[in-house]
Amino acid sequence: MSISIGIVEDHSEFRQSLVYLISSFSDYTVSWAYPSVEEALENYTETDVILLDINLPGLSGIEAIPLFKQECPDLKIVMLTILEDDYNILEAIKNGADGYILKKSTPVKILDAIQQVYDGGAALTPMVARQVMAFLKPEATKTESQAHLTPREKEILVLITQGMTNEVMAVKLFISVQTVHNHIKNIYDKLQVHSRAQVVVKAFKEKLI
Amino acid sequence: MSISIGIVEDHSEFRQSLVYLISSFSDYTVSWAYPSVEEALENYTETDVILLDINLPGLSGIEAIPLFKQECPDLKIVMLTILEDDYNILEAIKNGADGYILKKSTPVKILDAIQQVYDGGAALTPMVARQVMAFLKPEATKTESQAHLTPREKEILVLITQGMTNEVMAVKLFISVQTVHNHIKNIYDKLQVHSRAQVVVKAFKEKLI
DNA sequence: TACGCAATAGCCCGAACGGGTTATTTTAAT
DNA sequence: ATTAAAATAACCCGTTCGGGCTATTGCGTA
Repeated sequence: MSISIGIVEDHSEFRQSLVYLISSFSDYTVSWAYPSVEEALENYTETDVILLDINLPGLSGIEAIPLFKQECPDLKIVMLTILEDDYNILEAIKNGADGYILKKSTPVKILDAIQQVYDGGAALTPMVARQVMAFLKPEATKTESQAHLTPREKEILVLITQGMTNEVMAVKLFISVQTVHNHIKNIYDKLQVHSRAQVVVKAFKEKLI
Repeated sequence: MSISIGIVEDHSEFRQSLVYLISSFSDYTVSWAYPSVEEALENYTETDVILLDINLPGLSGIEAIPLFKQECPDLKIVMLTILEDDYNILEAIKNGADGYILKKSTPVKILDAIQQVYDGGAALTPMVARQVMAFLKPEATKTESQAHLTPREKEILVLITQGMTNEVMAVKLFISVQTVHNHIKNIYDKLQVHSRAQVVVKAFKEKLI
């Protein structure tokens, strides 16, 4: 089944281009395309992804993000913009946008962005990514809890919290399953737990993660 | 003039692959490649970009970031990792990394990343970008898709996060293990996970707990 | 140099888990 | 009154996990 897409973009020429571009690939289907948030919400039908212009008459794209998300929380939203300006980037992210790309992006990049957010990732242009990272730098450090875990054990602990099986970890770390098994047993000993579920709980509670 | 690149990666096979890959393009030149931060710093010569493994014997890649940056502030650093784990991402960014990509990335993506940081942008995989964005997002707006779990399912979810086995739960809830089994399977379906460890992670991240 | 620790690897075994399927009863909503 | 959803229960089957072992290699450091 193809990925369904909604579009909100007031510039009719660009809107049509998007529809045309996206429709030309069988993996993607444009379910609807409107020039305003108001019209989109009125005639709303569920889609996998929405391409949302930031500068819109009436409700802005940024204001619209939570409105669409409350219709369907799993919906992914990619913002379209002309400028990579700090303020809008931050606001869009705070409101729950999943991607932030430039209108002048190549068709390939736009389709990539759709695919990336659909796959659960985020889609940012390199410059936007840099600015997003810049916001994070002045953050305070968090409490490095004791945890007598060795580096390797910490590594494996992380993998456990990502739901991996011992075998997958073994492949990923270029070691045998038995070794993974051993590390896990050592982790259990140190944290005094007896199952993965428990170790994950502990990891979160003790902020090892 | 081509972009000069330094590499720090302890896994010799992968290091050689990188050298080979990058050298095969005239736009990029590998100036040096070492298996450890210590050796790299000892024989350091200026480059435009450094590819830096996170998990290294001795000084870790993350600890090395500021050391390289103080040699040359304009230097761009791309972290190489097998994991997209929150902690390392945040630490790397705070220490001044310009990119964060997976070792399993395709050659094209790796070269893209180099080009992007060289051009002044940041290079993040979609999943890393998502996590970086998540750090910026206030908890309040994290309206995570509070799954449609039934009361009984929520109850069992809690018990799972307390590390109980199905049998213990069954006794506690006065139902059979098979029923517990069923509820858990339904929970897995709804949360789209496949193990207790994953369900615990999800429960914490989405504040179902 | 000897000791400890981390990381690696293997073996065995039983218990627990995850996935698929079907079915009955109760409760809630329409 | 009919339907839908939730809770209950069972069966089968293969896989993974957890625990208890031993053992080798390499790296620091006392």
